[in-house]
Amino acid sequence: MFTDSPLHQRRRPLTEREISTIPWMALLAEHERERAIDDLRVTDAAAGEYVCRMGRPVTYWFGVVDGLLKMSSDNAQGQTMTFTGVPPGGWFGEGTALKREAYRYNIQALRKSMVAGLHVDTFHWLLDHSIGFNRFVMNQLNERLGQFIAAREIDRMNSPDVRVARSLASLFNPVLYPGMGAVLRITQQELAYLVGLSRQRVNEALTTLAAQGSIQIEYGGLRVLDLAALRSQVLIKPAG
DNA sequence: TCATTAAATTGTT
DNA sequence: AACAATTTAATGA
Repeated sequence: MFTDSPLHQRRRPLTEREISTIPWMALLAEHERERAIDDLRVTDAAAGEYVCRMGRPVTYWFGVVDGLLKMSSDNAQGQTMTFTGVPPGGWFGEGTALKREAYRYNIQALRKSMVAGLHVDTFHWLLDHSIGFNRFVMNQLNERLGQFIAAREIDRMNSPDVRVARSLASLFNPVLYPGMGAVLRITQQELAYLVGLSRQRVNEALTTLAAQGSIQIEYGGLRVLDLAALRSQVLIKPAG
């Protein structure tokens, strides 16, 4: 996006506060950190705006500083499949950045968000020089693999309540999204886009989960009271 | 700071 | 999809 959209003009260096939200910064040595910070840029993405599109060449490795993004892909039939949401603290695109391929999915802002970008060349330089960075990326890849496998499970269940619960739980993954508190700022409409259900159905599911005591619904967001309960929502297979 | 108004979000049909 | 009710954000005195 930084190179082929109006976002290119709006990017700027990060503030100290924004840098402190980047989970892998603490793993770098001083000179590595300097180089990373020197290259890092952030930009605003308006609601609905694409951060990157399928097929475009990889220029940056992305991280969410603020807001909420949606990772999805379009199949041959033109249908859209949502993989996951990316909350603040989440970094993505390392798989494609590693291979310097084109993006394999779309990243779209669900609401006004702030996105950081590290140039692929710097990404590779860090891989070549920092063990801590390698550890982070490896951990990240492994954790995302687990998340995607879980996402396949979620897609195959047709109980909306369970889908909402498990999708919510995946947003609270402590490895992929460290620093997530108990509260998640997400509207029911945004969650609906993420899970692929109607807002009404999401509202109903959230009410059920709140009644179970797993979450607490708040205006413009929700509070997780029992993450384990969200994760362990059981599949209820229909008869036949 | 408070009151008023507009906008966003939720709950319900 | 539409509507009413509720909550927050913005405005200006």
